[in-house]
Amino acid sequence: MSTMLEVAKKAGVSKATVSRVLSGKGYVSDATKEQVYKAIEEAGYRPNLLARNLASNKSECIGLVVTNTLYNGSYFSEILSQAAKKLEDNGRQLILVDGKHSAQEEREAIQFLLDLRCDAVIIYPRFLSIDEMDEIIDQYKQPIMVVNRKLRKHQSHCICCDHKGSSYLATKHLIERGHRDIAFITGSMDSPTAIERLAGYKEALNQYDIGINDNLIVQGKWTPGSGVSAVESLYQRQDKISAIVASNDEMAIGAMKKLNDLGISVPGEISIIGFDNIPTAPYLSPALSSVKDPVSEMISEVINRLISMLDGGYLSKENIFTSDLLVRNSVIDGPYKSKKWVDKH
Amino acid sequence: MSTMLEVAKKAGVSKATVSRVLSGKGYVSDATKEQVYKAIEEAGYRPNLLARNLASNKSECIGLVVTNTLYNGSYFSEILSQAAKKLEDNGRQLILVDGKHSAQEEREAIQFLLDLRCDAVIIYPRFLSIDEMDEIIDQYKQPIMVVNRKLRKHQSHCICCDHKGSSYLATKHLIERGHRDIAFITGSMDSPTAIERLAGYKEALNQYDIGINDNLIVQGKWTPGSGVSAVESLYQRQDKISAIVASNDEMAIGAMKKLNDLGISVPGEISIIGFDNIPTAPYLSPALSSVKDPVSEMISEVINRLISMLDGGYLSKENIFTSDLLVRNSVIDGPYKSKKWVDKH
DNA sequence: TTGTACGCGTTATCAC
DNA sequence: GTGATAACGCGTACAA
Repeated sequence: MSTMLEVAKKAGVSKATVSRVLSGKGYVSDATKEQVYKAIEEAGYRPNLLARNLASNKSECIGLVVTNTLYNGSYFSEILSQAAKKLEDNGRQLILVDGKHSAQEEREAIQFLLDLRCDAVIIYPRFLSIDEMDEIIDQYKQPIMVVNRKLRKHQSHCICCDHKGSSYLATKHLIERGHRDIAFITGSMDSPTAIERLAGYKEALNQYDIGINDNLIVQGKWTPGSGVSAVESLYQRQDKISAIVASNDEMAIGAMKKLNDLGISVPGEISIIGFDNIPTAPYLSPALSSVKDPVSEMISEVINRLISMLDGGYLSKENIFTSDLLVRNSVIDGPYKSKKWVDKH
Repeated sequence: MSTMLEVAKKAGVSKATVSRVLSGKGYVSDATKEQVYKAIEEAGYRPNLLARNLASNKSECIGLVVTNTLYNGSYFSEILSQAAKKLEDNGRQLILVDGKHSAQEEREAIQFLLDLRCDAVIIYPRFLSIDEMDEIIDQYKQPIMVVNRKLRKHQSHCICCDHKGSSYLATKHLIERGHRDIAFITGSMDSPTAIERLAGYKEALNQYDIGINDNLIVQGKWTPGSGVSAVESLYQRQDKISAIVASNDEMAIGAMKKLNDLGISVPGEISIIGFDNIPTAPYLSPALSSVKDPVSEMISEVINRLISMLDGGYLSKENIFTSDLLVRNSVIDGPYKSKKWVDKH
């Protein structure tokens, strides 16, 4: 790996001049410019980013932390592809690192990115509590953005959407179509999103004076397999059911599969609705309906703002957002072809 | 951000001592160790990775380049989760950067990682030709591993599987169950994988003396939507069909959906088989069968070897693999419940 | 066991 | 326009 010094010698100039040519800052005569370019070519020179970033204290790259337990889901793909697309027009690099599976490891991932002098870090948290994140934001000079959690202190550092609201809408939608015996499959209950979605379901039932039957609520773990298990539990409990709200599409698919195996037609006898609207979901209808989670809009928004501030040169952790929290409503996305409902068993 | 020097002063020692404590190399008395740790704590000190890596010329991290056009697929999740899991026990960081959508950008992504002094770079190429990659490997001192392409020159730097073979098996499987009118939906034909899968299909037909009917071969683009379009084309052509081989699961799902809409039962009237075995695929059977792509095994294998050589301290681009190319057979993964086949229309 | 001093490859601030 | 030279924060012989 040749260095700048070697290039400088080859071109018969000083390091400083080579640096000027590369950065475009400062005056260099066209003649020497020419020579420097030639020398760079000949030497096969590549600037050492470590040295550059160390000296300049920036990096032109943005870090993203996501837990690898989320890598399986289509949800994750959405986050990543959105972030990458947004950033690529901007000449900045997106660096993803693994948040692994504990709060401690998530914190380390953030620090790693910070230690690498990323211009900013975006985290889609899975284990860190909002208080811990508030604390981390306090600790560091660099801007840290949190997606999908409402922080207590640094409200301008987070962006999230209304999971409770969208779950409420989904449930309400079913109720208005005549369903009253609606089961609910939760996500992993250590996730705020899972809790919010459950709350939305309950709120809708309450509003329509439908009693909450705990037998109709089963715990899932976000995976298709846990959707299968959930339907098994429901089936054993023998309660009447005409519709199922699954806390994500993966579980909805698992539930659908199990109902099929039990000889129960979907959506003929039981309607299912999921969340997140994974790419293949639309192709599974009419069996499955899905509520779109605006995750891509959130990521998109975060990056837009981050970029505009970085480019504007006035990024600091104090003024990331002028507005406070951004909440978007979710949208019901699939057609509900089945209006009838029947007793189970 | 406090520096090592500040910590040293606070602890009343020199930088070197602090460095020794941190690295564990060299002798330090327990007493001073104690003081240093205390000072680190007090100062909230974090080592600057840029400086550390610059000085030591390593980074304890491994780079991965994948094109963001692949981020949507479940295939990508598989790659990433596998890589992350493998690396996490090892204390090394995985850094993902976007290969975007051209050979040039893929090359830049590799260079970026190299310039960041990653210990090794793994690329899952989409645009770079094998010759270009051979050339890049020549150019740099650091080890670069290529997944899913068979290189011409540096065969020890790549790992791939037998896409043609698995496609052959899938087709043969259908033939042996009595199918003769088998349609094929290709992937994007600028992808070697797509070409190989098509070749496997053709080989199976040839071997059983079934003529290749170009009307039964339609081009897809890996997406569910293109699976829908493909079935539309097939339907219009009015040829007899009893089974469809789709070059991936996403397209198989799209195809399934379209057949449903046309009132054609799957797999009652037409069997479908896909590839890659995405996480939700098993839950879509018996409608859909899928051939597992051993991508996770490939990634796993690459990382295993990389790690053992990094830890062994004898990693160089000359001796990455002792064995040459690693090819694994793919496995038929889903049950084929339907054995009957009928005419279409 | 600990400290000194130099090197890593840049950027940036001066003079010239 | 261009060239020294001091940072940047850390590793590491070598000396003490």
